Amino acid sequence: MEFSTIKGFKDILPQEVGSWQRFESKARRLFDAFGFFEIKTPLLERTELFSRGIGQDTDIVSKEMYSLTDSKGREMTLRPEATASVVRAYIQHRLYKKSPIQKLFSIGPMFRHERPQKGRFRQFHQINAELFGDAGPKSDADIIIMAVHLFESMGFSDLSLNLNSLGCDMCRPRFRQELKDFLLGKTGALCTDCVRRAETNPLRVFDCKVEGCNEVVDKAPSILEFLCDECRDHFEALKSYLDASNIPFVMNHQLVRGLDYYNRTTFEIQTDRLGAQNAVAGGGRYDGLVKLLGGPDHPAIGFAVGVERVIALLGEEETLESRKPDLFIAALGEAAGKESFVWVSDLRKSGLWVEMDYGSKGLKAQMKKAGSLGTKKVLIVGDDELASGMGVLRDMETKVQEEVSLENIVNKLKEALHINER
RNA sequence: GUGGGUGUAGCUCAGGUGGUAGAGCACUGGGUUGUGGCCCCAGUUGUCGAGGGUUCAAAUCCCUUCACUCACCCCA
Repeated sequence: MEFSTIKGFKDILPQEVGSWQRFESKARRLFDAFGFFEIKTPLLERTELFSRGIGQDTDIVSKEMYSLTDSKGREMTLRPEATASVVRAYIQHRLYKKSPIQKLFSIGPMFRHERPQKGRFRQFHQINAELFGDAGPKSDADIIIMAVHLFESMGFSDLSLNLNSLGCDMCRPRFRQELKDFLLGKTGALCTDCVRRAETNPLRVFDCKVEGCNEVVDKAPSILEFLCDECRDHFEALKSYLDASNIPFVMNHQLVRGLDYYNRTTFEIQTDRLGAQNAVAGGGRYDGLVKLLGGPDHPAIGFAVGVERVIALLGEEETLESRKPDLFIAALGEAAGKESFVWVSDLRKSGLWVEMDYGSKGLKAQMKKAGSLGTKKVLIVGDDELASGMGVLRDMETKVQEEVSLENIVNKLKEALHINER
């Protein structure tokens, strides 16, 4: 039988790896400038880390985790998100003792057993950033600005930053109750899912896309009107920092996020070019999570970027692989073929990309191959040239050919081609 | 888990009312002996997603199944 990837898992083929690397290196450079350090955590963790961290009642934990039992009966889970793991590492290694503020980022695959569709896979990749140890709104602004810069650096201009505040343990319960009462008074206009949600998790109704529900939701009370003074001040300060930094944003009081750990600031960077999946990045503050997972009572805020979604937004021309060999050696005859073979590996050792044909094709075929590879220069050596000590170097763009002495040819080519690089 | 759409050469796709397969691109060779991208000519490639059924005959009709895909749900 022929094997293929399992559902929701994808090969990332050579022609698209280039865009992945470009995006990652842009992110790394930007994170460096913001003082973030990379951390790598395991793909497999104790299931309880996620069920406690993300929340037992969330969709992720209740139905989307890849869980398994090891030979000693312990429950393990392939990470469905990164934050819980990073928080675990923060606590386990007492990172907060090294410095009161820790700024970390990580890059890697996540696993969620959902039905795949456009922009949604079972194994997908995230770039995550987390800032621990500061509760002030400047940190919120920092994190958000960093995310915005990341997308700007990739040349996206049609994304929108959505902002909301979910309040805190002091003010959210009151809003929740208010919203619940409001929704239960309108059950006739809601879809059956939302009638259920009104009871179990009223904030989720904001996510519903059914038209009737949208109308109801538009008239629903806004969390922003229920924020306590502290939360309101915090949020207003954040907005003023964003304004001062010329970061445009839209208020979206319907932006609720599916992980229980969020409080106060939440945000999403959205696109309308990805079908039903409109978030390319999302995050928020999670001041209670470190303590919840057994650590000190330290505040934190972070975000995650969906790498596949970013790549999908890239235009075709940006995705195409465009590496071209520096040199092609077209050898004719056995002696020239052997000599050239040695030159090729010498040149490669110096970092140049050099190709030749290992068969014994005619010159025409070799030129054709050099042409289709997009090679910049071709060195032609037949047994004649070998005897006379003079080879032919052709520039494929200008079609200009010059005679070159084959003496010390490798060093001469290294010099010429490396200079060409710069 | 629930719907809709699609499954034919490596890729993109044609194949009204059933008669065992084509085009473009790609690839290989050639257009006289050692020179690419254009053009011209020739050639290679398929268990027509899989299994079963109807029929003298099915890629084409029926059933089953699988895969992919989009949407619900949820999120990055």
